[in-house]
Amino acid sequence: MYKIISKNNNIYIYGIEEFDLPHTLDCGQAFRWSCNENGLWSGVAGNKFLTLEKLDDGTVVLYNVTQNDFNLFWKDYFDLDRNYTKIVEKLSQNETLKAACEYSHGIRILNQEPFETLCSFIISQNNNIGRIKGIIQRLCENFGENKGGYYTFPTAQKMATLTVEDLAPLRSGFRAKYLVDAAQKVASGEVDLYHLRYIPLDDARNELMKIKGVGPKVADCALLFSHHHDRAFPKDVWIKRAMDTLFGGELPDCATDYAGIAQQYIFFYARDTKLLTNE
DNA sequence: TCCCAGGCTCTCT
DNA sequence: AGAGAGCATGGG
Repeated sequence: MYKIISKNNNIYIYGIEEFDLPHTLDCGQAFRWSCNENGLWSGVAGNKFLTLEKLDDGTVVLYNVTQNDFNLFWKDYFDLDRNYTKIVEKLSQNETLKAACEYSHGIRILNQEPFETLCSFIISQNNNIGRIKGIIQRLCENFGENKGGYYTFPTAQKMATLTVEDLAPLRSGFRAKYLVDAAQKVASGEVDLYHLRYIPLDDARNELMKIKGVGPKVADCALLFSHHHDRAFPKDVWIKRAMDTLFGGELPDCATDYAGIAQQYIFFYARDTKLLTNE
């Protein structure tokens, strides 16, 4: 268990296990974090700007964060109250998964804002991570709120007023029409994002797939990264390769309860090492 | 120049 | 229900 100290308007997190900043913030689950040359990470989440770093002794420091903001937002965002040591232990019952866990150590599943996450993974389809980040940045700069130095992610209500032509500056290609449809269905209430975490995974997936451009993979990313559905298992090209070459098509039983978390470790392992394409 | 990227839709069997 | 082309854009 970790310990929190609030000092000089900063939050110090002592003794946190399995929390690697580059792995967590740059593993392809979130697209608005970046690192400077001093190892300081900055990003925007939940309409808040945050800078953080990990010190040599393992302490994680969140700068300019009140105790209240930490308790009400960042603690859940970084999934701090989940015991990843225990989960990794469980997954490591399988040797291949153990190797993936070791390579991808310290990845935590972020609990992100549902509409932002949905749009981000609509944009992600048939796309690469660098370009996904650029499109999202332009989306925020053009249609988000300027908070003085950073931009929020636009709301569904705001985006529902826009047309495909309005979204041209994003250079998001064929995905623009999907973003418009998502915004309209969320803003109108036809798709209620905020109850998806409380209903069964299959029902939640079907609900999201009412939106044009949302198939099983995009839906599962949204459910895993913003709706606490730990068993959602997004199957992208990398995971399909990994399932075929490393696991013979099926996840081992020890991964059932935390399939989504296992997925993220496998994704990072497979993509980062490229071992699957070179051999 | 071609290929690929955290896929999905549409069409044709 | 299953396979395959097409889709916007940009980096390697």
